[in-house]
This record gives sequence, structure tokens and C-alpha cells, in this order.
Amino acid sequence: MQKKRSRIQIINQQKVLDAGTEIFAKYGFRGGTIDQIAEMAGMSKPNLLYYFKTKKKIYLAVLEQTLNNWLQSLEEWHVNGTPEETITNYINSKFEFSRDHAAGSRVFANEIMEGAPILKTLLGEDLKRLVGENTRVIQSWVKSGQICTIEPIHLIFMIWAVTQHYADFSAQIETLTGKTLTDDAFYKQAKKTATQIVLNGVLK
Amino acid sequence: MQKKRSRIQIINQQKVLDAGTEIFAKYGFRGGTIDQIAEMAGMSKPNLLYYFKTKKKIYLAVLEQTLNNWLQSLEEWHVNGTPEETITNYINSKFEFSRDHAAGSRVFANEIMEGAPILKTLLGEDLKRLVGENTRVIQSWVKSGQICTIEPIHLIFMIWAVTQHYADFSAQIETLTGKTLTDDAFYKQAKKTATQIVLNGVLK
DNA sequence: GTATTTTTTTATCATTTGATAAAATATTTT
DNA sequence: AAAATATTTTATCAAATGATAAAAAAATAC
Repeated sequence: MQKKRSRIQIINQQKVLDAGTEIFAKYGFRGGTIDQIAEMAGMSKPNLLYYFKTKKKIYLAVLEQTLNNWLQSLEEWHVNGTPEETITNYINSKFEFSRDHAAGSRVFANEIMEGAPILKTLLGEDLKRLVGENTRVIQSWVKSGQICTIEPIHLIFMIWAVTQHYADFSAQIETLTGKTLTDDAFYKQAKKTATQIVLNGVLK
Repeated sequence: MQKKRSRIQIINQQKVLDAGTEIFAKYGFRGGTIDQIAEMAGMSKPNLLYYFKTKKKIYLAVLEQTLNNWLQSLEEWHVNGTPEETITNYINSKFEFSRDHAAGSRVFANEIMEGAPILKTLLGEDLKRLVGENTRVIQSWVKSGQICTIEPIHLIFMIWAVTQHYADFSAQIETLTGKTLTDDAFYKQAKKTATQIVLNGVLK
């Protein structure tokens, strides 16, 4: 029996979630502290703990929000299109996620690097099924001669790798180029290059 | 005036370095603890601190070792070859690094995600110069019509992204495929697919 | 406008964690 | 083997960190 959330609750829980995303993105679950999150959210630690009883509960809420966004970007796989359309679309939505949820992408990366203690089950079920569907589609493209002979799963990994790289390693990219995906010209150039190479790489 | 390191010193410092690499790879600098490293190295915490006075000094030593390996894999850029040879070679040595230094790759990834507090300067100098040289070579290939018109820096990012992905996200990859780069067949397949797509993607 | 509920603050804990001192043990040198 | 040096263990800290209790203040309901 969940009571309706008050106006203040909605505001402050979101503040905590946003701050938590930033902190866990930088330091991971183990490295991030409640104090850091509280400071970034602009509230006292006990006040924060009034909204989320434990650090783990903050983390779970952050992960859930992030995961929803991430999975959503993976769902953009419209089977009825041509390989070119489908792949272009997919890379598009992955780039969009990297730009609009860069911190979330890093939270996710940290979780995986810690061995995915929380997400392991979900990755092994939901994500595995989703990936299975996608590999089957790619395989059908190979068989029908629409694209070159490649291992579908590695094409998927390649697309994930390159798109997430811009979010996860943005500190390095910014040091080297002075730009991040928030720069629109840079965003377009990155997306264009990645799309061009992948399409050119798999289309016959 | 550095005294020669004793037999025991050499053994135990390496033990700490190896354990530190594993722990920092998983939890980053903030998240990893001396206790964890000591336990993994099989020695008591004060004993460990006899070899490295602070947690930060362990981290610096781990980072230095890792960085040397990483930069070495980047140096494999033999200008005199054709684009095809050069790129193939480069991807090869990056995949080798991901397989043989997966934990190191993750230490590096964590450092970048924390905002590269230690490496920022180095990335902005040495790495930037190295990358500058490489982009110039790629640009010359574009101009001479040996490869398609692409932005060189994004090709480099793409190669880094896909090769490092196999190391940094190995937990996810293992959950999805049951394999990691230590499986030789999987290693060859991953490398082959990535190389094929990139070459096919940039060559005319 | 008072009563009730929600939110915030203050004070406080127990654990964990990075680190040190000093004693005990092991190794190497002479 | 004794002396000198290097290594390991035991005991202990102070600070940081996750968390709680209770009082004070603010917001909402009546």
C-alpha cells in the first residue's frame, strides 16, 4: 500500500537520483559515498537518508533508471527496414543515449567492471534474449546476401563499444580533442564517421 | 641513492602490484581498499604498507605499469606499411593488450571515468602527440586516395573502443556469450570481425 | 488557525579504512 | 656464529563513512 508521493518527495528523490548518478558514474558503487551524493544534491546526509534508507537503495534506483534508458536505446531495432536503415537507426539511438545520458553510461560501465553483481541476472536473461533476437536478424541478412559474412554478435559489440566509448571515455576524448558529444558539430562528425565505417564495413 | 632491491622486495612488490591491479580494476582508486589488496596479495596490511607507504603509491605504481603496456600497444604504428597493413597490425596489438592485460585495461578505464586526475597531464602531452602523429598519417592516406574520406581521430577512437570493450566489458560479454578473449577461438573471431569491418569500412 | 503529518536538523554511533609505532622474527653480512 | 639489516606481526589510531534517534521546523489537512 504505497502512499502517493508528495511534491517535495518527488523533487528530492529526483535530486538524489541525479546526484547519485553523477557520483556513482565517477566512483562506482564502492567508491561513491553518501556524503558526496548528499553534498551534490544540496542536502544533509540524514535528510538524504530520509528518502533512501541505504546507499544500496540509492544505487539500485540509479541503476534502474539508467538501465531503462540503456535498454530503450537497444530496442531501436526496427526489423522491417533494410540493413542500412536498421543499423543507421540503431547507431543513432545509441549515440543519442551516450550524449544525453553520459553519466548513466558510466554508472553502467562501472557496474560491469565490478563484475555486474547487481545486473548479472538481468543481463543473462532480458539482455541475452534481446541480443539473441538481434543476432538472428543480422544472421538472416548474411544468409540472404544483404551484408558480408560476419559474426553478428561482434557487430553488435562493435556498435556498443564505439557509441559508449564517447560517453565512458569522454574525459580522455575531451583532453585529446577539446570536444565532447555535447558539441553538436563533434557529435555529428563522430556519428557520421562511425556509421560510415560500420555500414561500409558490412554492406556488400 | 636507491639501494638495490632485495629478492624478497622484488617478489612482494610484484605481488602487491598484481593484487592492486585486480582490485583497482574492479573498484577504481576510491573504491579499492588496502585490506582487499593485502588479502589478495596474501600479506598483512602493515606488511604491505612496508613496501608501499600509501594507497596512492600503490595506485601510482599500478598505473605506471599499466600505462607502459597500453602505450606500447599504441606504438605499433608502422608508418612505412600500407593502410591495410598498418591498421591490421594496430588492431592486432590492441587486441593482444586487451587479452593479456584485461585488468590493466580496466584500471585505465576507471582512471578515465574518475576524470583522469592522475593521467590528465600525460594524456594531454605524450598521448596527444602520439595521436597527432597517427592522425596525420591517416590524413595522408585520405589525401592520397588510399582510404575513404573520414575523420582520422574518430577512426582511432573506434579502434580503441572496440578493442578495449572486450577487456573492460568482459563480464558482460561473458554473460552473453559464455566466452572471453582468453578463449582462443573467440579471440580470433572477435579480432577477425573487427578488423574486417574496419578495413572494409575505410579501404576504397 | 489549530492539529496533524511530513520534512529537516542536530547529535551521536559503530564500522571500516588508511596509516603508524614498536616489538618480534627472519635474513643477510661479516 | 655474532652483528647488522630487513621483514613481519601485534597493537593501536584518527579520520571517514554508513546509519540511527530524537528534537525542531515546515508543510498540509481539517
